[in-house]
Amino acid sequence: MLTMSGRGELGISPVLLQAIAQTLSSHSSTREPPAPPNKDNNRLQAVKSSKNLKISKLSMDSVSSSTSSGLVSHLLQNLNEPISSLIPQSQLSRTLSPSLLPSNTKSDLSLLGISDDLRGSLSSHIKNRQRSMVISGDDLNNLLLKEEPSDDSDQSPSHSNSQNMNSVSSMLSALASQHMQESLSRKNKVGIRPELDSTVDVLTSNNSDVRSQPQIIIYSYINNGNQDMPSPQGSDLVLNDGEGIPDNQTTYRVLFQSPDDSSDNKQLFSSDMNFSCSSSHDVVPVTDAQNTVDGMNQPCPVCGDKVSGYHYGIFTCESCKGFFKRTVQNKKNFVCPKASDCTVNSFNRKKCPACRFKRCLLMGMKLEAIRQDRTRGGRSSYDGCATHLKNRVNPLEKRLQKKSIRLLDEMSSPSHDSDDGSKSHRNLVAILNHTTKQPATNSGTPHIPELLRDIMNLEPLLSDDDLPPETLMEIPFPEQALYSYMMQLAELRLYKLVRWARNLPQFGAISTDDQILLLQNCWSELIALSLCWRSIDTPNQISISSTHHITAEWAQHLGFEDVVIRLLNITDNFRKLFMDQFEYVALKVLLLITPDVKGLKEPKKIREFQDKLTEALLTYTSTHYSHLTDKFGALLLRLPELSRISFMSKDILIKSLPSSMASCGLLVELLKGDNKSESDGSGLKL
DNA sequence: TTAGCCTTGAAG
DNA sequence: CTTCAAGGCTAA
Repeated sequence: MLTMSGRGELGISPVLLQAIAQTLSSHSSTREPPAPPNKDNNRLQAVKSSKNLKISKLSMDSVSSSTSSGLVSHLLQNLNEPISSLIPQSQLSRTLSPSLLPSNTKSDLSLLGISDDLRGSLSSHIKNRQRSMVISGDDLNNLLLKEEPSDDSDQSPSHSNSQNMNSVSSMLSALASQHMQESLSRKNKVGIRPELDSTVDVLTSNNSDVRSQPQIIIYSYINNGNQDMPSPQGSDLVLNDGEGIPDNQTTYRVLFQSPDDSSDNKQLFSSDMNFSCSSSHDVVPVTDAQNTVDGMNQPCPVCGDKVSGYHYGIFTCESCKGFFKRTVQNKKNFVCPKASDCTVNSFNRKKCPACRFKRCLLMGMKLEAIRQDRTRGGRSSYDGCATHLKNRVNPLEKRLQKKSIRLLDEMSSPSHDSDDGSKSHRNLVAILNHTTKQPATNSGTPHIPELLRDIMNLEPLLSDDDLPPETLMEIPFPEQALYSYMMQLAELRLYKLVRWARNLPQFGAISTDDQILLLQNCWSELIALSLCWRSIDTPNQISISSTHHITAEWAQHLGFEDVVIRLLNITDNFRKLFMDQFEYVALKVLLLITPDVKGLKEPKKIREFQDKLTEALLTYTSTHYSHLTDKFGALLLRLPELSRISFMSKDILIKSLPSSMASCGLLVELLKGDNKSESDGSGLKL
């Protein structure tokens, strides 16, 4: 399995590898057509290419010697060589089309037969998982009415075209279905927003047959100068499966959020849709810019009710404002009786205060806006208040900017935001982090240990920036494509991992032999951890890359469900612990710096490094999360499970490793190293 | 406990 | 002075 870390590190989790190997050995029986059993199956392409891969630049000796340290050693000694030069382009380009893979966040609308503006808008909204978008009547018509495949003459482009078009339509239809379900369960009392109730009531009560069909509920906006104003009740549209015809003169707001937008919705959207619509998890905190531009016109980001003003950092309704205030002032500690993923909307917001509060934080409400002394009146001075009209820079980014320009450049670039599924998690964490420092202490940013900052600065080395463009690949089976894709990702990420390790502060002072031992000891855990981090904001999915996600269901299909479930669990744990990026990078290095590895020449030196890092992490968690009393311990307690996962994965992979793979690839080299040490106890010899 | 309305008071 | 985001009050 591959893994990748939040900002873009890369990694392959052993699980994927295991799956790959499993499939390689068992595929022919499960799939019907092609592929002569053991022969140059497409499945093997990845394996083969991974072989080609390093040979281009590496000395034949290092490969042929096949000591398990060959490639690692080479990489350690050529740490600054660009990854791309190590891996032949031909190999990199052999990736598959994302459309062949199970992907819930496909955002490539380039083939969509819609206007550029609309395409851009849709793409951006979908990418950012925004809950609603304003759309013109013309564009709405395009979406709803022009989805008939134009012509089937040429297969590829128009096929994709209609596929994409159908996806848009399906997305809207699915949303409508949600409304229908909600409608039925609520006995005709339904609506995205309360003011829609009457409209929907008419439809649902007049014709029961209608309920069996999807509806699309859209409410119109009236253009009023520069501002969009919600329309009067009566002019909202309820489109019955595309029958309605939007008025070309009117602007409409399409809500990507249904009254029940969490689990049910997710299921609807995950199976056969190309879009990931908003759920309670996938929300994107409202930025100041958004706030400022149209905050008052948007529904409350927490519950969807009518916004009453700017409260505690974002525009919210009066009730969520009061709820947030009460919760913080009274130090409530709500616990969700379910899975902490309850829907929060204006109808059920009272049901689960835990999830409502979580959502408040997630959307960006600021704890520090609650005054400890309860003084009334006046203006608040926390970052984001008062300045929100002027300052359109995300406060989080502003804060990070001070800490690390370099890191910020990475984190704040649009391309990164879009391919980083953990954005909202990071924002939430940043909120908690920022607000839990003692008010009495320095007014500035809480101190971040230098060691952690140094480590953080290396994250760009693990970025996915140079991932090969995904091109269409004529592979008959998505599984094959997926495996191939994962293998390539894994290989590439392992290379980066080595380079990353080599650049770590103090790691360079360790002897190369020990470096190799350490890397061989932890590579799969590192990959698993980075996978978890990358998936931290996509509940129920393991994100193997910015475009591809694996659910437990899909994993079951592929035969590595066990590992994926474990990864999902551990990711949930990290999420609940509010693990942030600094803690994440610290954990990674802690996985690497393990003085107990057999055969180390200088375990003492490594232990010293470990002690320093442990101390830095402890300092960080205790100063930044003083209210989470044992965050440090809780984070560390997750590491054994990571080891378990990686062990499981490697074990499975090794057992099913095809012989054709046996002598190639960094991945295989590392696996062989593991195998050696596990089977004959000799560990890696240099 | 919720949520709508009221009061307060610093900033501009 | 006005604005507006805090906290307070209180009926449901």
